[in-house]
Amino acid sequence: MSTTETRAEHVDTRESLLDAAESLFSEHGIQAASLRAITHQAGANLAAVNYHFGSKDGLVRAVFSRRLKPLNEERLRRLAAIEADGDAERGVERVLHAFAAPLLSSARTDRERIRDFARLMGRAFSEPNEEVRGMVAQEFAETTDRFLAVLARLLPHVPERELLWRFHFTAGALSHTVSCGHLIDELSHGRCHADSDATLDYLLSFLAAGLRAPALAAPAFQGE
Amino acid sequence: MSTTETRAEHVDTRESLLDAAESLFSEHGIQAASLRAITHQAGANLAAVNYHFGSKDGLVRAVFSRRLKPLNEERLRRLAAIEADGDAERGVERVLHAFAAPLLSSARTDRERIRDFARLMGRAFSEPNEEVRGMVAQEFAETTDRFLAVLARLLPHVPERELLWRFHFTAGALSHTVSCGHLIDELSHGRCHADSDATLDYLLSFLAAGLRAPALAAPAFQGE
DNA sequence: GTCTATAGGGGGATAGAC
DNA sequence: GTCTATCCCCCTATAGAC
Repeated sequence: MSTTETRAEHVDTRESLLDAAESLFSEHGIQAASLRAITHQAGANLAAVNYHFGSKDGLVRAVFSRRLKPLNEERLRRLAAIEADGDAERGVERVLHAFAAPLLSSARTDRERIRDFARLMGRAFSEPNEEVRGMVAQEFAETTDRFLAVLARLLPHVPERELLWRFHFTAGALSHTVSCGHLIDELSHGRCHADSDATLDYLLSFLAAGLRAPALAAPAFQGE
Repeated sequence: MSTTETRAEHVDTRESLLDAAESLFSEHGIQAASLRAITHQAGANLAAVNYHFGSKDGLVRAVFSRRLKPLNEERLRRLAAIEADGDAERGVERVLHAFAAPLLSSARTDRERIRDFARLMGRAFSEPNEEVRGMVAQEFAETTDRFLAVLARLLPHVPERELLWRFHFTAGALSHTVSCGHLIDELSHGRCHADSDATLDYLLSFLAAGLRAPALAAPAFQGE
């Protein structure tokens, strides 16, 4: 058995740990998922987490950072492609698609591939763990700024502050859809299914209408 | 010291425990809030939780059930008042107000009074603890049915399935607004504030437009 | 790099005095 | 009803052999 072969056999212990953590964090919550359960599911030893990530917190950070940067890069790549097209029809829908599709793909295989992380992301903004929340919010901030700039051009009738709120609501609807799939099954008495192919279309038309709504008449220049 | 006086002094140990639990669950998450911290904040003894609620799970259930029924009764009371008015102007906005205002009141004092519970409710649908999720979803189901029936009359152009999805997105935007207040402060670079008096107005106009949007052209009769 | 073994702490629950 | 004291479990982290 050569050194290379030996290494090859163990190259993805780290990845296995990340996969197991992602899955168990998604299912039980970050706090409730123990390192014992994670290392067991990864087929690794309890001490492996501390060796590779230093601590449970280190593992948590790694689980998020592995996916966050690619997610937001994909969003920005799609946004740039739309901008390059000039202001075509249905600009708002296309921008929303660029934002939501990477988390809520309409291709079933993609959806399953990212399901655990998507559920985790949906809860990340309300995560009690401050470090996680801060990390996600920071990564999210850059993307938000870019999307807001494009939406502001497409929706010149919406004052800046109101657009910020509308984008906040947009993020909320997406988060909820991504992390509370089960709920639609229940509250529709089985008439809707979380993993329906039409979910993304329904979501985009709903959100686009909300973003395009006339601006509020009164407020806007109170002290807030 | 009479028996009555003695009782009077201790009548609200139970309530103190519920208040402390609500506050600490909201701040740290259910799993992360320990009975030791809760009883300490309540000025009660560690054993008090087991005496009054049987277990931590019992306490969790009590924290939710104390507020859930009044919340949904208030929503239904407001909904009934709207229906009694006949189909006046801005019906969708008024229905949404009946749904959202009890959790996201525009009166600052009310908001502070229910803030902890609202944050808890916002996370409840994605709560990893199955029992909590089930309990909240069940209580929520009856309210949902009533609101959906009224919305269906106000929005006859929206097919049933699409309306279910739109209500799901509505619940998501509300949940997020209620549990992730901090986020709007950050991603707006300080230009918006979570506890702004205008939040409810912004939310209602956004959601009403989404609910009123034209129905999707294509799907609707696929196998889903 | 990976393992075993264990330290060290905190958790929920309960028995029994008052 | 409320307290103290304690049981027993599971957790994370680490030391040290391999």
